Amino acid sequence: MCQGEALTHLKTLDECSVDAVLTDPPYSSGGLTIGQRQQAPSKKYQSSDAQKKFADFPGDNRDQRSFITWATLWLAEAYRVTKPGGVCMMFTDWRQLPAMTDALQAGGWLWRNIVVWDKPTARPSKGEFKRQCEFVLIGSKGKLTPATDRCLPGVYRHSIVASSKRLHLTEKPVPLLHDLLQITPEGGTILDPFAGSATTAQACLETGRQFIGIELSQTYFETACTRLKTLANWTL
Amino acid sequence: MCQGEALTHLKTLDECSVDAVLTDPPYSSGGLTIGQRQQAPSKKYQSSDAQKKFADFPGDNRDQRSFITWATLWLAEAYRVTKPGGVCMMFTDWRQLPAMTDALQAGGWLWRNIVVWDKPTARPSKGEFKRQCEFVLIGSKGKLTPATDRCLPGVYRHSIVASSKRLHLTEKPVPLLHDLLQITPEGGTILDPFAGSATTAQACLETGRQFIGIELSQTYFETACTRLKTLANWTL
DNA sequence: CCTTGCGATGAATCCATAT
DNA sequence: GATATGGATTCATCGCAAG
Repeated sequence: MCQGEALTHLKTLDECSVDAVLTDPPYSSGGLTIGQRQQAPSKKYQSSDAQKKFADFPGDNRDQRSFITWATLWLAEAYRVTKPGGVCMMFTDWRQLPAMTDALQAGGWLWRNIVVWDKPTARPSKGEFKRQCEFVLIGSKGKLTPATDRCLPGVYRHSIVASSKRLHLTEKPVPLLHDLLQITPEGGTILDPFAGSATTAQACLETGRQFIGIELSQTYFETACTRLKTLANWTL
Repeated sequence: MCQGEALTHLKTLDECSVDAVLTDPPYSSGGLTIGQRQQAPSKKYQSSDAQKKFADFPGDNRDQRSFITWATLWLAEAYRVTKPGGVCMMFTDWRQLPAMTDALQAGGWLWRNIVVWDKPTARPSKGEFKRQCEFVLIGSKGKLTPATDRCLPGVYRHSIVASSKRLHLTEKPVPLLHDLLQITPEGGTILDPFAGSATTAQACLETGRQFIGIELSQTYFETACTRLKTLANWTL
């Protein structure tokens, strides 16, 4: 783990030095108007009755054009850092999905698939289909080097982490990350340029994989370090 | 039901005359090269171990640019024909999803959601995530007019129709269409510009809705008429 | 009528070979 | 070289027959 801006720090990493990228970048989503997007994430994403308990995270208030440009830049750097045949897994929501497939491919990755995360506990809305999924875009650096003989599912069903147990507003469930890591080689190195509270790091350590994480926010960087110190096998 | 080209026939329909659009257009997917796209759908999409049994359907060999242009044109016409507050539901696969969200919005629709159809029997591939979903893009003509008080799911799991019982290569399961029709008003009129073998029509009749269908292929138009004649309440 | 078992299949994809 | 064609591959699920 290190603290810093993703793009800047990625440039310092060696070419072809990681086996896979697994990350949950800021979505810059939610909000149809400029005004709504300029709100802090904790206001934008939380229901009004929930109290504000998460620190705001940076990089979530770009407009769509600069968002795609910025995503392309860091995806291209992540591409450089990844070994040939390696895989990139990137979370996105329904609204940003088309923009993120553009950025993924513009960054050099071969877009291979959309994996679905089904959140059964998503909020219902009357007279509408529930927005109950997030999506994981799958890319590879050239031809995919299979890291397992298994056939992996394309849909994963895991409940959202309870708000009381979460360290980050958009924290992903560890079992989901375990599932996604199945496509990466055992003992391999996983890169997460938006490490947040280091949930991906935890999943990596629990499944015997190395982890390189970058987090911009000082607050979350410290949260991440605290989390990781409670796990074995961890060195800064 | 009537036989004809979708765009041409849509222009003859009255403005604001239908409550919703539910359709499964050709995907123009599968195939990175010109040659592969020129293949007939039955070759492109069927496994070589299955014998050829379905008539090919037209309109599945456009390149991406003209595909988006064409989709925008018929989506714009469908928009004109739909009542304000009405909904558009359109099937797509993972590869064409970003292009179709562009076309949907370019056609005037407000893009609201991605609904997931989870096909449990999708073909596996070793060392990769299964491509096990198709997607339904949801749009509305302006602010959505709710047609029900219920909260509808965002993920539907239905098996594909057995090959021996299918009338069309890409036929969708009737129960899935029942589910999707829940968002439309009871007794309302549903438009399907790519009616195929009229599975959507069947679901409409079974749930007490009116149906307007267009199908280009003479073969499938006749198949559709045969199917509908076996159902009650049907008039041409 | 319910359970078990067997065989067939999938809106592919990859790769080698042929043109 | 670039493009077109053909064959092999993968397993959870479903349909159907048998028990």
